[in-house]
Amino acid sequence: MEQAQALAALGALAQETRLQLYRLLVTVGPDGLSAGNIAERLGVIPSSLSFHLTNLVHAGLITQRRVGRLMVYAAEYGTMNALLAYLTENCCGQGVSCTQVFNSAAAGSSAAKTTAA
Amino acid sequence: MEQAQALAALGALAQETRLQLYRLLVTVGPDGLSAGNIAERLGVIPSSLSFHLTNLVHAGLITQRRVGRLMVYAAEYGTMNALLAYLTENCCGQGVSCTQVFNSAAAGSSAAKTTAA
DNA sequence: TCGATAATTCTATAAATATAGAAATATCGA
DNA sequence: TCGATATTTCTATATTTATAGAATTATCGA
Repeated sequence: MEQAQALAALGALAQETRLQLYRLLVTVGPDGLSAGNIAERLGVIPSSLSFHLTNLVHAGLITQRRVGRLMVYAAEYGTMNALLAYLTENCCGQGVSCTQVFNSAAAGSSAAKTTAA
Repeated sequence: MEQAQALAALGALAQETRLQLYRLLVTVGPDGLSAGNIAERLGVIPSSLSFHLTNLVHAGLITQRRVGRLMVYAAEYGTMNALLAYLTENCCGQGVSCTQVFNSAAAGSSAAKTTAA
């Protein structure tokens, strides 16, 4: 991931409505939710929701697809993976004691970054 | 981690100077760097750097300590861990196939190219 | 085709955030 | 104590971002 993409993703998530929205879609999974459904759950007015959805789509954090007259949004996990990697890259000058520092953060499991000493 | 803390951390990282600054400190490790050293490396004027350092400290992403007349800043890994966990929580309605989706992102392995369907 | 539903785009205003120069504070060494 | 160094705080301005109402676009079903 490049800096510009990371900034876009972080900027997208750094706003209350969008953070709630993203986390909602992460919980829901690949099926996603329609804009109307999201608006109802979060209590956001349509034009405002659309503004935030567009922001998240541009940042690559969610995807958009049309289903009839519904627009359905779903979390794009790959982008978050890349962002997490970017934020924790080269911890402590690579491969010292920090190999474990940023592990087990994601889904409760530990990812190994070989090279210990 | 609570929403307010997550928003503070994300907002802190969603700015070019601060993102570069944070990543620099992550690479350097626990010893940290002085404000002057950081200013020189990033090419930021003192008052502006101070503004951004304060923001990162308030977000809990870096720590501050005085060493003589230097102010030394270092990455606070625990906060990033908590943030990563918050962002990937309850993926796909807990415990389905998505338990692995957000793994191996942290330590920077290029092996994970997760494309969620 | 028409009316209804779903959602977006447009526009103006409001609010939050960043920038940089000048002044202030803290520490050091002579 | 004094001058120099390191850094922060203050202040005003510039920039970016968010809000919400009104108008527009797209799809569906009769």
